[in-house]
Amino acid sequence: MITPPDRTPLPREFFDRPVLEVAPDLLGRILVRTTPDGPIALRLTEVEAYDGAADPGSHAYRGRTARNDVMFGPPGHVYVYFTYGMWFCMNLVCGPEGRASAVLLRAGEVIEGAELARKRRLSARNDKELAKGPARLATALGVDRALNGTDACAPGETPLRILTGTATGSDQVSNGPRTGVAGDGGVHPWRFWVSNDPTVSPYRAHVPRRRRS
DNA sequence: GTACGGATGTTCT
DNA sequence: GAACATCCGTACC
Repeated sequence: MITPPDRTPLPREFFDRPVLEVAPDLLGRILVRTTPDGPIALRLTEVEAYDGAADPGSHAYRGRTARNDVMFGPPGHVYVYFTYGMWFCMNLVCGPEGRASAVLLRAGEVIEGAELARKRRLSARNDKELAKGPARLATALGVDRALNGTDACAPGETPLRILTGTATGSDQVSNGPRTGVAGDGGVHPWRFWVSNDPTVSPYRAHVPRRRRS
């Protein structure tokens, strides 16, 4: 059960900082998805930073396009993309505006609305797997393209918002290479997670796809 | 427990 | 036409 002051929304200024400051500071924060059936809330346990045009692993690396447009906009908004023909993943845009940096939300612990999340994640064998991985997280929360560009810092009962929660102490934060990122983009240790948390997804190196027959 | 390949369609070259 | 910030079922220790 969430009680104040955990329920205080994070202000936009929180996101108007360099992405490498924001990413580890997001661990332990609470993401609330409001659906017609009720709220689903999770505590963030794993994230990855993507630092705009300078970052070969970022969707913004080759400039502004229709898909990544939200990344170039103001901080505190949600960038949702569709990948591998089946899945959605969600990011929170960080400042300064125009830099096109964002934090990929990779995993979390469902702390409210677990029964709703289970209905969306029928293949999950236990509750730790409900949001263990970026596409699983988006699926558990019912996040799709319709939420691309949503302001997560807006007041009120918005579809998606982010609350202060309890920030994870830096002594409990681990970091390492980003998952599934190809080439030079994989060298940066810009994946951050809560040490020893059972909801963190396993690391997988990038695997080039083989051509279909 | 780890390893592998298929599913699926949007995006960009 | 190829790549893709992934997941899942099956096979095999």
